[in-house]
Amino acid sequence: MKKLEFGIQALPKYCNEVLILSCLFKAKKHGYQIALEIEEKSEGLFKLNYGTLYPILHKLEKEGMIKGVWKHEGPKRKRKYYSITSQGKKYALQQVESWDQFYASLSVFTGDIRP
Amino acid sequence: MKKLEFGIQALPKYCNEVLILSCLFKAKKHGYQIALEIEEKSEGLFKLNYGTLYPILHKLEKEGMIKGVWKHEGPKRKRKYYSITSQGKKYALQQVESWDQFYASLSVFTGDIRP
DNA sequence: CGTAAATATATAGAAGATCGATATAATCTA
DNA sequence: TAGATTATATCGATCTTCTATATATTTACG
Repeated sequence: MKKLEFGIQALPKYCNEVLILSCLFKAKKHGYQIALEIEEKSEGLFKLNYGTLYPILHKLEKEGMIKGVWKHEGPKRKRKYYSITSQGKKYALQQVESWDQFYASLSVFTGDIRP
Repeated sequence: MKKLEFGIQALPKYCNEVLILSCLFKAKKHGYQIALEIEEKSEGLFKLNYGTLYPILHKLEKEGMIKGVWKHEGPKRKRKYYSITSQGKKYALQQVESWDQFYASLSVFTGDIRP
């Protein structure tokens, strides 16, 4: 059986990353847009704090998974739009596979709990 | 849609709890036994550190989810066997449902990543 | 019979991540 | 023009896991 890419302690981290990266697969978006999309798409179940979102965005950018470009919109308003890189796409797909693996493994245990 | 019982940051915590509680559904076991069963049953994917396992066991006992009884085995050897309470069974089932909910919600996002 | 490996429970401190709060500021709406 | 919303960012509190360590019994092997 393939090894899990992340340990139990890193579950939230990779959950947040997958959430963010998935939002960038269809179009480039800025941080606030990503936060709204995650909340709406999950019907309020997932809610990223800005204190969580922005540091992850900066980390993913530094690692080359996403690329951010400042755009001037209006005289003083500027937004940073992020797009996913090919490396980021590969990374995201790998994380999805790890999530499947994780859930399949967890199901071996939860099967004993279900009525 | 029903609200998730745990937030993203609490994923590891509830994962570990479900893992532990599921092991006690069929028979009472002591800590070391639980750790081995989790590692074997998951084929090495899940591995609970003792520094993680024992505090959780103590917490679950304090909360009334499990009940521990010291048993003397041999002249000096004693082991603490834990059994799950009816409250613990209810709690475990609730956690399983939350995991299903969580994974279903996550799948809405991972669907955009899959090729 | 003695030593090493495995069994068994427990805790303290380090490390890492999320969360809530806060700061700052532009833009839209009534 | 005042308040709500949009938008980015960071800091410190908090919580949990992880690593390491302490302690001790029992089994296996030479």
